[in-house]
Amino acid sequence: MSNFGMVIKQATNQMNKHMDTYAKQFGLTGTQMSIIDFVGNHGQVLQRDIEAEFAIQRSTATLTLQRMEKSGLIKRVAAPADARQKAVSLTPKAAKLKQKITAYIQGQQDAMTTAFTPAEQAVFDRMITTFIQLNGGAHD
Amino acid sequence: MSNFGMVIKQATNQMNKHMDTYAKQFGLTGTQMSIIDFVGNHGQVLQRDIEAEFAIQRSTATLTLQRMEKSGLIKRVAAPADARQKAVSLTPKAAKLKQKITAYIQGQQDAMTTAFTPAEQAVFDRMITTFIQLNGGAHD
DNA sequence: GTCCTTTCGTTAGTGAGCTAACGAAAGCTA
DNA sequence: TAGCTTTCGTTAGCTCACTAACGAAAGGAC
Repeated sequence: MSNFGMVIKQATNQMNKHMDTYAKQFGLTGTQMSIIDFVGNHGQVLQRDIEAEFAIQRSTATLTLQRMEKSGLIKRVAAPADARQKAVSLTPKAAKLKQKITAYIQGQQDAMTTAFTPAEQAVFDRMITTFIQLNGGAHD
Repeated sequence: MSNFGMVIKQATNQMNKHMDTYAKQFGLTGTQMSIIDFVGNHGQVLQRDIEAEFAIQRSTATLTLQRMEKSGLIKRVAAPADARQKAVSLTPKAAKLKQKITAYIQGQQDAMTTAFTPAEQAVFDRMITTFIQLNGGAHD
């Protein structure tokens, strides 16, 4: 477990496990929790907004949202302004879980922000941004 | 793309893409490159050593190594000392790629270590370790 | 020596990421 | 208006994570 890449990958795997474990009580996955939080915070979003927010490919969004639709968490309808786009919104079933989900996500975030100074967080931010760019990521 | 978790996840996805793209010229995946590097550095390892090194589950190791065996990259034989264990070693085909793979991995690592001071790297290390522990990871 | 527990690996099933190829709608250009 | 090009989403097929349940080998206790 020597290099940056491996450690970051391990962090992601561990986080996925933790989120999935918590999400299981709602019959959800970790990713589904994140999407419910995002959609719930915006009321109504386009599928392409979800792709952009989570930096995932179109096909990934399609499959994940199809699963969520099938389990009655979201609705997807053609956007009135542009029939190519899909407008995504929460069902009451998902809306009911939103508060607990947001609290979980915020709690994880708070645990990090209280454990480290703003200066440390800035270092982390610069390093992870550099890492992403080194791996061909966005140049902003 | 606001919180720690999402940024770390994005970093992992981006790295996976970059590694997969590079690995493609050899007909490999990024994960397979990492395993070839590790096995090549140790000559012969047990399957359980790979699980430990990469912090993955047994079943994940089984499937990945099965694929690598099928594509002629590794050999797996029952360990003489303990018939339950599998001893993993590189085939000549994989050994031939080892040097370029190691150079790629080392290059990525060097790019990070030269871009940041040891103090900065120490901050990063503490933060990522804290993050892993927060998500139920190992307590060392 | 016989049973019980632990360890190691496999199988089955699911989720989430990717690329590549494709269809349909919108937009642009002439 | 007719025909390209771009954009958005879907499908198919792959890899790599995970959990859960299982079999086989080794080790220990008696």
